[in-house]
Amino acid sequence: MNRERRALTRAGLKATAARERIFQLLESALPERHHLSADDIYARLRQSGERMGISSIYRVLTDLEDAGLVHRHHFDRHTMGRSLFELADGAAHDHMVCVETGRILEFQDPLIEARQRAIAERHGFEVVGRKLVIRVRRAGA
Amino acid sequence: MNRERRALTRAGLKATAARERIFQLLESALPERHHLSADDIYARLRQSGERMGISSIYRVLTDLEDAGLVHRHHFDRHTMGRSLFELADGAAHDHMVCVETGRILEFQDPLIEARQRAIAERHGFEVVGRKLVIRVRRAGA
DNA sequence: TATTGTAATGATACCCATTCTCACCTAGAC
DNA sequence: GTCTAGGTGAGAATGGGTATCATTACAATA
Repeated sequence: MNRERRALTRAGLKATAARERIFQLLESALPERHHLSADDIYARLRQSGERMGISSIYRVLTDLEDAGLVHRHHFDRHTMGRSLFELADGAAHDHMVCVETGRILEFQDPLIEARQRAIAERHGFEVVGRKLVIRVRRAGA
Repeated sequence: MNRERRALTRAGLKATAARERIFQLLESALPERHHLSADDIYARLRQSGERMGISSIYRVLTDLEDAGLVHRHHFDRHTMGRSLFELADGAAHDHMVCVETGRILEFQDPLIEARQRAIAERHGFEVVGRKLVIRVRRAGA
C-alpha cells in the first residue's frame, strides 16, 4: 500500500483513484510551494492525458479538507472566490503575500501560535484552526 | 460639513450621498460589532424606504476599502464568496470565529502585531495589511 | 461467480455573490 | 449657471462553486 493510500485511510477516507491522484498532485506541488486551484488540478490532469470531472475535483478537495489533509486559502481580494489548496503536511505555517508581485511566502512562528492559544483560552475557547495572512510590500518601495 | 464627509474627502473620495449613507450605516453598526454584507446594507436601506442599486453598494464598499476606510472579511468556508465589511476605525484588530455558533469575537494583541512586523522585515518586506482569523470552539466541548 | 447494497464519479444544470456595461445624472470647480 | 470628470443604477454577464442524478466501481455476502 503506497503512501497516499495510507494517508487517506488513516484519515478515515476510502482510498479511491481520484483521491490518490489529487493527493499526489498536491504532494508533487509541495517543493515548488505551489498552491493549486481546482482548475489547476483539472488542467494538470488533462495535460497528462487523464480525465477527471471538475465536480469530482471539488468534491475530493473538500473531502480532503474535511479530513484535515489539505488546507484551503483565499489570498487575494481580486481572486476572492477562488480557493487555493495545499497539502497539510506537518507543521502549520502562515503566509505572507506580496501585494506587488503576488508571491506567496510561508513562515512559521511558535510565538504567534502560543499567543493565539493564550488569547483563545482567555475567552474560554480552544483553537481548532487559524489563518494568518500578512500582506506585504518590498521594504522602501 | 459632517463627520462622514470629512472622512471621505480626507481619504480622497468625492463626498456623494451614497458614500455618506453607507459610511453612516457601517458606523451605526459598530457598537453592535456587526459585520455587514452588501446585502445587509441593501436590506437596511430598503427597510428605511431608501433605494440604492446593489451595484452601487458594491462599488462604494470597494472604494471605501481602497481608501482604507473599511475592511473586508471572509470568515467561513461555507459562506465563502460572501464578503463582510466593517468600518476601519482606529486600532487594527483580529477575529476569533466560533466554529459552532458562528459568533465573531474581536481582539487586539500588540505582541502578535510586533511579531508580524519583525517577520516581514526579516524577509525584506514591510507590512501593508494583515488578516488573522482564529477558528475556535468552546473549550472542553 | 453472481448478487446486491453502498458509495464515488462525471456531465450538466443551476446558484448566487459580485462585476460589467452603458445610458444617465451629480458634485464640485470655475 | 455651465462644464466635466466621475458617480449612479438597471440589468446582463461572469465565474467559482454546488446540486442533481444517472452511471459506475467496489466490497461483502450468497
